[in-house]
Amino acid sequence: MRTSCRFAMAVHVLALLAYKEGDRVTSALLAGSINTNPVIVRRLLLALQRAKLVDTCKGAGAGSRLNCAPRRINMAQVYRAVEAAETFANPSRKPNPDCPVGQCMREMLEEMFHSAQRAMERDLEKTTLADVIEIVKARCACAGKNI
Amino acid sequence: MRTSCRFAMAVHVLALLAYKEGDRVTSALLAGSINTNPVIVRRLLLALQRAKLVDTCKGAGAGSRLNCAPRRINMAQVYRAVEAAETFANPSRKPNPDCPVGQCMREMLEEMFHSAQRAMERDLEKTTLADVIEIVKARCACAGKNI
DNA sequence: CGAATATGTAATCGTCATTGTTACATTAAA
DNA sequence: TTTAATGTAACAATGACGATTACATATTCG
Repeated sequence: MRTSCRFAMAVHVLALLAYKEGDRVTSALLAGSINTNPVIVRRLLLALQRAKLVDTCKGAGAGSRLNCAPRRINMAQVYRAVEAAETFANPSRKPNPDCPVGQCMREMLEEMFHSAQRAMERDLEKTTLADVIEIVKARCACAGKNI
Repeated sequence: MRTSCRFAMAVHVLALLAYKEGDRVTSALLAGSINTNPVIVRRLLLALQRAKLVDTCKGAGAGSRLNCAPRRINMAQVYRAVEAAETFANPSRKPNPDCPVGQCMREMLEEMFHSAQRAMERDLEKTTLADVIEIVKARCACAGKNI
């Protein structure tokens, strides 16, 4: 299974916003930190806005900030905000209609996929953005530094 | 997150082999059923061979068959046999070295990814190939038909 | 032995998703 | 009104994957 890195980038963005609690941060600054292009960050922020996780303003002196306390944002919310709805995939071509196994296979697989993905999301739910910040602070000697 | 459909195809292949219990089946026949190219199936079979789930012979009259009882093959084994080791991805570019958050973020994310993926695989473990066959047989009116 | 059959594997093409980039209209603050 | 920022379109570059062709290799069977 291949994956995008949108989820990793989104967590990074949210962690930065949590650091700057309250202050609005520009996409340019966020992009500088995760070493990508501001447009990539803005596209991520659009998804996070839709999920009501961040609050973004346009105009001079504007930018984004968290929309909830870090304790109330969990990783499953972030995952669902920025990743495709379906993690697994069935083949694009339909199975041979003459084969009895192929016909039922797809829907059975769909159910199995959903179950596995729910299990994954339940695990992600256990970690909040506050946990992430705490771990990062504990591990980096640079806890108090500015970004 | 985007995904390949190797897992879905592999389950389909194994279900077909379970149907033909004992008999060797050619990649051409399997490919005909899932409506793809024999080479795609052979590449899948190579992965399933490495995982000791199937037994393949070359030469005239040869082909593949299951290497264990369907009851002893679970979906997590199949997943691990045919999918990439890492489901989640970190960005290809390294974070900005001047940003304290970015430095610890990667390893923290790696751990979170592993945990989520383990949760997903634990869920897949609950379903065996025998379960798959049973469900398919129950749902398709065509239980006894040849393939 | 030789013909037939099937796998293993390399090479290549087309498609698609994703990231990166530039450009610009729009919006809001100073 | 100037300045600074987002929203968004357009497009290139990259990379992964499925599909396909071709062929060497191995194995069975007559």
